[in-house]
Amino acid sequence: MAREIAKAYEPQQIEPRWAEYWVAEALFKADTKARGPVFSIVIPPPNVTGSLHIGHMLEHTEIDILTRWHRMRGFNTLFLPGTDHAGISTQRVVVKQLMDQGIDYHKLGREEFEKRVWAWKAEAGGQITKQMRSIGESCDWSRERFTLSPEMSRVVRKVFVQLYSEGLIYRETRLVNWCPVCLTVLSDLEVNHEDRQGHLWHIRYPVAGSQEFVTVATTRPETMLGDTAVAVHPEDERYKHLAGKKVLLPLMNREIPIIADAMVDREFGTGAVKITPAHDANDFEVGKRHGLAEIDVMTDDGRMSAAAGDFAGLDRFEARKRIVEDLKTKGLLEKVTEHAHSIGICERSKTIVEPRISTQWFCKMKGLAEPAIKAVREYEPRKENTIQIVPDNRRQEFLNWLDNIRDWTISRQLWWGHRIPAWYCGDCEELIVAEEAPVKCVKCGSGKVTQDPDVLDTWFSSGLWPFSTLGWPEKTADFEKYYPTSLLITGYDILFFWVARMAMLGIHLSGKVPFRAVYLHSLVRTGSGEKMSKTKGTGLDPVVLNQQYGTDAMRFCLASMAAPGTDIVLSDDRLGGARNFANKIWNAARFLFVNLDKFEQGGTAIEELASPEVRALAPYKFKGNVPLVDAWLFSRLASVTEMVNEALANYRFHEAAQGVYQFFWGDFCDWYIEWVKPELQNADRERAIVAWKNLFAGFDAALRLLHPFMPFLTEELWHQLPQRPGTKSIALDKFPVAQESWKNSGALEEFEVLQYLITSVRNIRAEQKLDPKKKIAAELTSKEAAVRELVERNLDTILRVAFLSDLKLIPGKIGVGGVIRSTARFDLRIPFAEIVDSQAEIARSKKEIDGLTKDIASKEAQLANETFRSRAPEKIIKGMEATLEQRRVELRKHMDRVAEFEKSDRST
RNA sequence: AGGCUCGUAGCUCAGUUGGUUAGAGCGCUACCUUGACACGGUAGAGGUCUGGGGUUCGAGUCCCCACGAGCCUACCA
Repeated sequence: MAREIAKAYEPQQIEPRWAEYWVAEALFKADTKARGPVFSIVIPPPNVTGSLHIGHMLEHTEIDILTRWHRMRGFNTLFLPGTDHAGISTQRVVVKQLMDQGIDYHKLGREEFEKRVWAWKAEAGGQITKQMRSIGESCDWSRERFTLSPEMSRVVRKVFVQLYSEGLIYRETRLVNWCPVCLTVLSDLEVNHEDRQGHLWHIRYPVAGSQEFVTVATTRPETMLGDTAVAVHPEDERYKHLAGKKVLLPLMNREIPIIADAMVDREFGTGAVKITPAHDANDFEVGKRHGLAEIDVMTDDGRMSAAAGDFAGLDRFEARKRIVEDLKTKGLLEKVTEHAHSIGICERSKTIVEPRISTQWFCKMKGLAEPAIKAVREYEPRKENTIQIVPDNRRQEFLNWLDNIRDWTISRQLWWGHRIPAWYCGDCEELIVAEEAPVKCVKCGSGKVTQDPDVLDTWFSSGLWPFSTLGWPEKTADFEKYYPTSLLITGYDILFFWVARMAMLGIHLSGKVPFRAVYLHSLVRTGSGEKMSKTKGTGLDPVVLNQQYGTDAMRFCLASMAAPGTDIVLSDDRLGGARNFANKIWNAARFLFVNLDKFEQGGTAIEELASPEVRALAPYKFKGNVPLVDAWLFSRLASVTEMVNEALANYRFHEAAQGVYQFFWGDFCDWYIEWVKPELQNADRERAIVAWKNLFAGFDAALRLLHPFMPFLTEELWHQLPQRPGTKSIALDKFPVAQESWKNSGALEEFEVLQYLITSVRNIRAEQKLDPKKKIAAELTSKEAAVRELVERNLDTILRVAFLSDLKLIPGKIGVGGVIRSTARFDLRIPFAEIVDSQAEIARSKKEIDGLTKDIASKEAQLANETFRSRAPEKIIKGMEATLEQRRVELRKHMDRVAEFEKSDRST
C-alpha cells in the first residue's frame, strides 16, 4: 500500500479527529479493578464559566504528560476532571451581564438570580471542558465533577455540620475585610496588598476645657467621624498630663477620652493616635481593651452612613476630600505629609477593601494546621501520610504560613455558592446547624425558622475536592482505590488558598493526606515579567496559539521551558521551534513510509513488525551482530529513556523534553537516518532488511517516547505504522523500557570517533571552500575498527555530502601538502595542496594550540599539586591524567603541522 | 518590616549533592534547493558565568557584602 502523507505537518487536520476518538472510545476510563500500581490525580478545577488560559495550558500539559507517562508504564491511572463554581468571580460575571441589560440583580431576587447563574453555567460551562477535550487531555470524562453539584453539596453540608459540632466552625462579630463593590466579606487571602503613595494628615483635636490641641496623624481622615478616643503612649512625656482628659472630636463635636495604651508608637507621626474601633484592626483591639464604643460610619457599599452626621450619603473618597477641606477652613489641619503605605485591594474588584465590623462564620485553623504541618515537615519518600512539596522552597513557604495561620472567614455575602446550613429561629433566636433544613425550631418548636442567607467561600468546597470527587464519605470503590491521590499539580499562587486547605481538611476529615506529593508549577509571564492576564490584555490565548502552532508544539514548548521553580516567558520564537520539531518528526515518518512502501513492493512482509514481542527483541542482528549504527542508536535510546524517566519522576519536564528533542533530532534524524540511507540500498538484501527493520523499531520506540509530550502527532503516525491488531491507541501502548542489554558503551565510543571524523571532513570542506559536489581523495591512519569499516565500505554518500572517494587507509605517518585533522585516534589528510589556504590552516592550528597549551598547563599544575592529589577523588585524577595525555598528543600533532606548513611555505 | 527567588552567549533560558575545554533554542555568518523535511542540511562565530571579598586542592555551583530585577507574607495609625 502506498501511503499518502502531506509534506508538512498540519496539526489542524489531525488533532480534532484524535481528540474526538479518545473521548468517544473512552480510552482513559479508569478501572478500579485493573492491575498495576495506582496513579491518581484530580484536576485543579478551573472556573466553570471560564475559558482555557495559558496558565491552564501549562498546568494541564504537565498533568497530562505525567498521566500518559504513568499509563503507558502500566499504572492503574485515573485523571479526574471537573470544574469549580467559583463563587465571587462567577457571580460578578453574571451581575455585570445583567447590568448591561439594565437589570439590577437585587431586584431580581435570590431565587431568580440563582436561576440566571445556572442558565449561564449551562451556556458557558461547557466551554472549558470542551477545550480540555480538544487539547487531548487524557481524562476520565465519566468521572467529571462540579463543586456545586447536588452530590458535592451534600458533602459540604455534612462537613460543615461536623466541623461545627467539633467547635471548629463558629460565628462571631469582629473586624473583617469588606469589599464595598463585591458587597461581601473577604478572607485575608483575598486581599492583596499594594504599596501606594498616600498622605499623612495631621489634625488638631481641641482638648476639652483648654486652649490646647492634641495633633493626631492619620492616613484616613474620613474615619475620624467614628473616632471614640485618642491614644497616647503611657510614658510619653509630651502627653502625660493629658491622659484621662477629653478632646472634642472636630466636625462631630463629640467628646472622646484620651487614653494611654502601650500599642502607640511614640516615634510615629505625632505620637498621638486617633482610635476608630469600627474601621481599623488595631483600633478595634484597643477599643476592646478600653471598652470603647464602635461607631460604624460607613455603609456596606462604601458610603458614609447616618452615623457620619453631615457627611452621610457621601462616597468614602468624596467624604475624605470634604473632611480635609472642612478641617482646613476651621484651621484644624496642621499639615499634610507624603506617606507611603500599604493598602488592601480586593483581588476580584480591585477596589480598596474596608476593615469593617461584621458578624461572620469562621473556621478555627490552628488545630487543623498542626497535622498538615506535621505531614509536610516529616515528609520522607514512601513514608505514609506525609506530603512532598516540590520545589523545596515552596515547602518552607507552606510551613511558615501554616505556622502563623489565622482563622478563616468562610461566609460570603453572595447568592452563588453552597448556602450555609444554618437556620435561625424567628421566635427564640436559636441557631440550628443541620444537614437538612429543619421544619421547626428544635428548641421552641416555632415554625419560623429561616436559613442563613450567606454562602460558603468557594475554597471551602474545593478544599474537599480530592476526596469529595471520589465518593467520600462513602467507602466507594473509587475512594478505596484512588485515595489518597498520587499527586497534585497546581500553581504556587494558590498554595495557601487551596493546597493548604485541602491538606488540613483532608487529613482531618478522611484521616489521610489528600495527596502524596504537590508539584507547584511555574507561572507563565509576559515578556516584561508580569503574570499574564486577560484583563490587562497581556495574556496569550492558548486556543489561538494551538491553532497557529499545533497543540503538540504548544505542549512541547511549555514542557521544555518548565524548569521547576522558575517562571516561564513564552515567545513566538520558542513556539516556532517546537512547531518545527513536530514537523521534523512528521518528515522523519515520511522517510520511513517511503521505505516501508519500497520494502513491501520488494516483497518483504512488514506484518511481523507489528508484534510487540518482536519489537522487544530489537535491535535486529545481521549475521549474528547488531550493526554498529543500530547498536549506537539503541544504546542512546536506552539512556534517553532512562533520563526521561528520571526527569519526569522529579518533575523536571524541561530536561525530559529537551532530552527527547536532542535524541530525536540530533541522534535519530541527523545521524541515524542519514547513516541508514545507504544501508537501505545495500546490495546485500539481507543487510538492507535488517537496516530498515531497525529503522522501524527505532522510530516506533521514539514515537512512544514522545507520546506523553506530543499525543496527537504520535497517535496519528502510530496508526499509520503496522500495529498489533486490536490495539487502539499509542496511549495504551508501552513506554520504551531502558533495556540494559541495549547499552553499549563500546558502540557509543566507536560511533563518536566516526562522528568526529565525518565532522572533520565537512569542516575541511567548508573552510577550504571545496566544491561540495566534487569528490575528493583522502588518506587516513587509524587503528579504529569502525574507521576501517567505514573506509572499506567507502560510504561516500553518507550525510548527503559526497565527501570522500578513494578513501585510503595508509600505514605510518601522513605527510603534508594537504589539509589534516588529527586526534589521538586518527589522522586524516586531504592532499589538495594547490587549493589549500595554508595560512587559514596555520591559524586554525595555532588557535587549537593556544587552547590546548592553556588546558595542558592548568592540568599539569593541578596534577603537580600534592594537596590536590591527596584530596581529590581517584576518579577525577585518573580522568584528568588520561585527558592530559590525549591533549599532549593532539598538541604535538598540531605543532608538527604548523612547523611543516611553515617550512613548505618558505620553500615554495 | 520579615522571608524567598533571580542576575550565565545578541535574545529567552538550562546547568541535580563544588571536579577534567560552561550548554540549548532562537538570532547571526558562510555554503547547500541532495528523492523525509528550507518549519530543512552542513560548517562556524559568540559567554569566564552582575561586581567585590571569602571558604576550598578545586566555585557558575557554598558563605559574606554591594548593585540590579522580581515574588510572597505582614495590623504600624
